[in-house]
Amino acid sequence: MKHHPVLPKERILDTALRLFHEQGYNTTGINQIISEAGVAKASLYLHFKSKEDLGVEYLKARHKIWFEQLLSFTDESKKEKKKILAAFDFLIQINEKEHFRGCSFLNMLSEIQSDESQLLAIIQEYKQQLRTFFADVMENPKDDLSDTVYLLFEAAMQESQLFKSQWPVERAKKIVSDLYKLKYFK
Amino acid sequence: MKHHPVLPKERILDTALRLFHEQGYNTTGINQIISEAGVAKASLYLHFKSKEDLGVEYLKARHKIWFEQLLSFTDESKKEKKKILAAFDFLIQINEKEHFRGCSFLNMLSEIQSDESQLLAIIQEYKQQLRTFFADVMENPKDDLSDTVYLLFEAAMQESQLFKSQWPVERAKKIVSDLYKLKYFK
DNA sequence: GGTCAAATAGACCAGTCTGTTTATTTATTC
DNA sequence: GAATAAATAAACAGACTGGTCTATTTGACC
Repeated sequence: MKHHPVLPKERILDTALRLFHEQGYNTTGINQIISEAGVAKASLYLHFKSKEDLGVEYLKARHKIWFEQLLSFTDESKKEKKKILAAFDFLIQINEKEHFRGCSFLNMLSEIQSDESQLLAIIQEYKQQLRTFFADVMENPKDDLSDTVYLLFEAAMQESQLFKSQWPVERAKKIVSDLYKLKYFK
Repeated sequence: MKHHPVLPKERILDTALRLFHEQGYNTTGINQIISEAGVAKASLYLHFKSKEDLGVEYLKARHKIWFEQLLSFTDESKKEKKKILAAFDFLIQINEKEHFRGCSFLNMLSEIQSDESQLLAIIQEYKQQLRTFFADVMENPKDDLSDTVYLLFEAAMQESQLFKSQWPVERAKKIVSDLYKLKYFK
């Protein structure tokens, strides 16, 4: 096997990563995925037991990629304020790159029923990690303060998807910056 | 006609209002709508020319109901700060009533493609109205200040849907309240 | 009672959906 | 070269999709 540079399983996941994010989970059919991945349908069901299972792997992979990018992007800044503001710059960059498709996790959330608990639990876990990221960066451990940043960050992502524009991110970043000047986070 | 207390067209829209919000737009089929509305399929296509058309009417109706409720809920408070905080209480109430299904408009946004411009334009218009609502309530006309509230409000709605909990709303409300104490909005 | 529009049930269409199965080919390893 | 596993194409199932159409019934008004 594997004269092909990328294995079928990987090609499937890569394609799902792209299509689920670009078009949404329900809108994207299994047939489009296998066709664009250049893979047989039986191969998909060899590596993933169902579409929902592929959805789970999609969220896991997306989380890994997204979080690693965030960490490496913010790692350059050492001081708290700069690090926080860098997170918003990361958002601007990813909006640009992905044409304002917003957050994979929140998009998925809108598509699932409350009782599809597997997917919901994963989404909640990953968002909690983002929340913890901000809390860890900030020196003052009060939840109110780190959640101010977390909520503004989440809103920035959502609203830039909505308006297909960077203004919500720029605005949120400026608000956070102003709050630092006001010593709100001390 | 009309021995029935509610007209077919109205029953269809009422049912769509419920099902699209509870289950999502793509997940909800035309057949479920007509079945639960107790209406013939031909009747649906007599009053609405397509599912997307029904989707448009759904957004319009939802906007009307939601906004009227917000206005009547916040109307009792006369002072700026109380009015703003009342908006968050409204969110708590609607979360309770609708079991944390979040914002109809943002949920729809996640399901559509960027080029389904009719739906996107409507969603943008309604969110812009909400943004204007906060700007109008607040005395200091600086955009940064009213958008701080708008963004926190939006995040509160989204995150309470995500975590199926009121804490994001309570948290956002407290943050806004603290910012008033800090004279951030002056 | 006659007229007309609104609403009905339900068959039907052409596609799409996820998922299964079969039979064949490909590539690796011993 | 034989054995083994991975991947393939393609047919197939069964359910569901949005939408059209026909033939019939209902109810209101004159």
